[in-house]
Amino acid sequence: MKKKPVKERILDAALRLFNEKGFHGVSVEQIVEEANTSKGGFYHNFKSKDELLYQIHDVFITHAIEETKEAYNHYKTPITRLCAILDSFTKIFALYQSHITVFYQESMYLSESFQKAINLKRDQYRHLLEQVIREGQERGDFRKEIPANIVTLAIIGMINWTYKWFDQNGPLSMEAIADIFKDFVLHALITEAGKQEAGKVAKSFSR
Amino acid sequence: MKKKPVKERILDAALRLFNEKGFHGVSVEQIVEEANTSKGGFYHNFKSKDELLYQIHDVFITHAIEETKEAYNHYKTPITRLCAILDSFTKIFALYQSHITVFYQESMYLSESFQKAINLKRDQYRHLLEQVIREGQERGDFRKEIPANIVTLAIIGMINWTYKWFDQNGPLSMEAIADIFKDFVLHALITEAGKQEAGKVAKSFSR
DNA sequence: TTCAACATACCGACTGGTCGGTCGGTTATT
DNA sequence: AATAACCGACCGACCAGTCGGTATGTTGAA
Repeated sequence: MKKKPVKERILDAALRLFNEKGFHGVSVEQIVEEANTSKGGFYHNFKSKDELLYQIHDVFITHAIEETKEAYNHYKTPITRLCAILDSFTKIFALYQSHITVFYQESMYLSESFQKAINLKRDQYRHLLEQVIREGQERGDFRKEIPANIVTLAIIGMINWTYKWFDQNGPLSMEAIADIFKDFVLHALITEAGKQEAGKVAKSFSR
Repeated sequence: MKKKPVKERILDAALRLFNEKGFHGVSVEQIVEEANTSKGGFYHNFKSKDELLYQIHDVFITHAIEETKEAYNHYKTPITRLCAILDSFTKIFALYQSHITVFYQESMYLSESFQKAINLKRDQYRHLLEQVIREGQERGDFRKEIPANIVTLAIIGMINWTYKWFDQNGPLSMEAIADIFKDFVLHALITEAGKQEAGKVAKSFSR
């Protein structure tokens, strides 16, 4: 039953430990012990402790971009796209909460080149959402008074912050929270003209 | 001109360095060098590196609570209070961006007792905002469909996240961003009944 | 089929260096 | 004189990363 490859065991153990004690609160020794392997096994699979951190980051952000693109392509109007993105967003956050905690707490300690790679993907992700907002404004669904880039950052902040307080065993599921967020954001953004569609859409989305 | 007390010099230096390289990226040696003092001077003023981190945290959060309480007491309706809180919030964030960066990145490394003290103040702060939302809902100014506690967390997340992207030298001032946030949040929350007041208030707030 | 040559995966004692914290001593203040 | 403020050499613990080694395939020529 212990047939998982070492690399995967290390990633799992590291994630668990980093999430609990932080990157600097965990030594490579502790990781390899938890993963039932050795220093040698570790450095055979990873160039450095940094690279391990980077890989943890990458798993999650890559997935997030993938999902968001899919949400974008699957729907055709700004309102539905926005809702779909918010849904996929929150879903990912429920799934990868540990990754994200590590991601945001520790990414500043990564080396320059790793940081660049990460930031590139973060930007990619942000632009996807921003584009949806912008298209919605052009189409007249979303209010033009508020600049798309700031709205984007506001939404991202709102969702990202959940990693600080969301409790998997709490009274509210992530889907329920997503519904609230969608309601909140749509009311903040939508124009009179967009209201009919939003009304229709809300039902199919917030089931 | 170099007559600042050592303790203050240490706090300043530490803040600058932590903000740049993170708590674990800076040694006590580096701090005392930057502050033009010595290890002895440091440990005469602080029990440990941890306590230094704690004090940096505390300065900011204490100020934030103070300001928020004042905003609450100075205004008498939920809408004006909410706007005032958002204003003070963002003002504090512009002023203490370094503190906040350190605050959120590193607080997990504090010892249990320090963490408790910090969390207590965070909660205090959150409850202030939540109460305003709740009062607004009871008074019929804010929509009741969305739970006050989640809305509170959404707003806090939105604002807190600015520490990640706000650029002091960027094109938008913090006041401008606060105006956008107020617009965003009010549109998300307000009922038909609340609209007249919001309209009036918006002018005095978003100057 | 066999075995030698090579490659990959993994092991764990060890090292070089760092860093938080101490302590005996010195200087400034009251 | 007495106390508080400050100095800086030093200590012990810790820790990322190394390195010489083993063990387990994998290939391919005889």
